[in-house]
Amino acid sequence: MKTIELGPDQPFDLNLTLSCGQAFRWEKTADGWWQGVVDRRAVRIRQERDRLTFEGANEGFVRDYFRLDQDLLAILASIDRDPAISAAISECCGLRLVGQPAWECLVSYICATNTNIPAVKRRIALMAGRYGRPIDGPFGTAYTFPDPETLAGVSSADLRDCKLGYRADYAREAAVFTSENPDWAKRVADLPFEEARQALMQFRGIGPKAADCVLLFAFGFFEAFPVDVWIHRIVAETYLPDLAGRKCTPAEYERIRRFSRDYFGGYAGYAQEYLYCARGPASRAQ
DNA sequence: GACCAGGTTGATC
DNA sequence: GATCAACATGGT
Repeated sequence: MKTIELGPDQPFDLNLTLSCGQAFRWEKTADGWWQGVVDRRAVRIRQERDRLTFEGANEGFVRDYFRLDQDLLAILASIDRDPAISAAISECCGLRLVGQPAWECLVSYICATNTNIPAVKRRIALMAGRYGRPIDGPFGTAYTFPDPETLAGVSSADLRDCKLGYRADYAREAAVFTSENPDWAKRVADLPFEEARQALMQFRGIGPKAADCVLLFAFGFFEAFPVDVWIHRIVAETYLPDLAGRKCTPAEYERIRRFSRDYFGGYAGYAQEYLYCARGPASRAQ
């Protein structure tokens, strides 16, 4: 069991960070521990005030994954432009964007279109349980997210059986491509933002919204501003009232993300996640 | 049983 | 380039 003491200038809220819907493989147990699988690690972690206690990973991993060395106060100050975002910041202060493994994040957001978060978590868990590698960890046997080579060998029918529905072929195609191009993530990471975005949208099943999620949650492009139905609602009502009540067409998506990038700045993605997280406690997954 | 959910695709005008 | 139905699934 290891610990990290958070400094007073280092706000972090583990519960908000893991329950806000950015990552799909964490579960909170009844006794207050979060357990999840990241790459080949089965991690168990909890927070009591300024102390993080964890096992299954070293301190370096925990710092990197939760981006504990990122100056969150400075980031929040940079996006704090008006009372609406200010309220979201007050409500969700300590939420951090984690650094997810690219391949798992890509498939996760292929699985996350036109559906809800509990269903996405079920799909990921089913794929891991059936096609991932078993690893011994602090909470018994856990399963890694299946690597591209493995998933490329799974039939569409078997993926549908993991409740992917019509997304099964998209996931399979992504697995085939990434197993044949193992350097794809590094190539995307080295591109400028808009080009990286276009590169991700070459995957079938990855449109503008899913691409922005992967850019933000896996590649650390913090200017990415994913616009889902909730964010569309919030931004339209708060900042672009002429869009309120309308469906999010591609042109409107483009307008919202450009506005938000200009308005909130280079960490617009944090603004997006704080607005999303503060959308209402009733809809927050635990 | 309709409607919604961290949308995207392919066809059509 | 804009619009539209179809898409599998599970929750309310």
